[in-house]
Amino acid sequence: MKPGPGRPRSVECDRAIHDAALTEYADRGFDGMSVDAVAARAGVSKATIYRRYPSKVDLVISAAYVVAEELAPKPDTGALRGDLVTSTKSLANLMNHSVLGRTMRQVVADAGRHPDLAEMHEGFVKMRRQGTFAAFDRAIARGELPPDIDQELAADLLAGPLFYRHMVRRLPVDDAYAEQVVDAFLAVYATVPSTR
Amino acid sequence: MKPGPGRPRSVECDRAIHDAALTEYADRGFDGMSVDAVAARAGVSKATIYRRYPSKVDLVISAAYVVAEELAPKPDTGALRGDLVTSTKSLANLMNHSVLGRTMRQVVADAGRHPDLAEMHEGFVKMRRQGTFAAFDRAIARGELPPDIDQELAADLLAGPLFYRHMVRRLPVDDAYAEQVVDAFLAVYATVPSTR
DNA sequence: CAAAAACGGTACGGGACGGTATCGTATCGA
DNA sequence: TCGATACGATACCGTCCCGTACCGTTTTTG
Repeated sequence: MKPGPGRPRSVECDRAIHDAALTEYADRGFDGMSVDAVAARAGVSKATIYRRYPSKVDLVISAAYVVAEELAPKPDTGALRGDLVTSTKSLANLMNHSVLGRTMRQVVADAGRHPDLAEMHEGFVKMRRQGTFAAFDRAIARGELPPDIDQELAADLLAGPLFYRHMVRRLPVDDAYAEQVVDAFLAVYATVPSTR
Repeated sequence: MKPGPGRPRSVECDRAIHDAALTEYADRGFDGMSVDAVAARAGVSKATIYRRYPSKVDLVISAAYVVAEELAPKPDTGALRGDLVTSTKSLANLMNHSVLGRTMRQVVADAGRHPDLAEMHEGFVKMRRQGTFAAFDRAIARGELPPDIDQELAADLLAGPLFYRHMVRRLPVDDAYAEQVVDAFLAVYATVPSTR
């Protein structure tokens, strides 16, 4: 904003630190990662990190919120199946991402120990769910879904199999699998035959 | 088996060590837990632990296989819905168990770092799935399920929402939720209306 | 009673980590 | 040019941990 006197912070360092922190977190988890390793991977001195963030948890949370900006899909294809397929495939892409996919598995464990990480994780999940609920509302308005469905359960039925396959079974989640899950979901709820 | 000369191992210590190891693992994960903390919680000297297990990973795996004996539900109620409801509720009970529920969240992260833990985890999942597949086969023989269903996907649809709710959303999984998931599953696959 | 093994307690070596501090150099605005 | 700040490198402190070793004591078998 207002660069005071003195040498300004290097944006290359900012990005290198964020990337390295996320990679280290994905590899070793919060307690297992080390700030020294982040500094080494980023090609940066440890003092450069602690000049930006007062502690390790602030570093990780800041890095996570940077990637959150790049996410947030808002699909509106005009039909329920299209909306669900695109949003489900985008979730599958996150899981297949080498860093983010492992990060998801780590945060599930770390959230029980670090309230800051738990809060961040809850925010991500809530953001994703609100997109799903919005798609449900549009489908209800179109008559594609009955208006009294349990949207909480419905969202679980959509996302659950993907997370289960990625985190528990540790198998790849491809687009075909995402479509199969969506079609199973539509078999439960859809009031009109979905076009495919 | 054949107690040679000398003082025999204390079975109370065996059990105390297993319980303490599982609790510490559930609290802090494999890399975060410490053998000293296990010894203190078990009221046992650290030498008593290392006399039994050559390393920390052997301790944890041995403790995990002890609880595995107590699991392994084999429901056969004579009807598909009964089988699925009982096995799904038993999974929900595992998640609600204060130690095992947290253990499940930890092992998802630790399996990426420790092949021994990954192998153990995979064995547990496979054991559970085989019970589900057996229930599917019985249902197919009865005509309750079409014989050509994708059993892998079907098992994911059943277990996925429970794991998602427990691990990602961090909400309790009660029996009513388990039944809702089973009924949604039956709405997809069941060839005859399920009795409820 | 004697040998053998387990036990609690303790100490140690070797290493890793978070966070702080310091030093000389580099890069900005005025 | 000068003051102010960032940077890399390094050292440091206090803490923790795995695994081993040793002590004296206790419990079992023969």
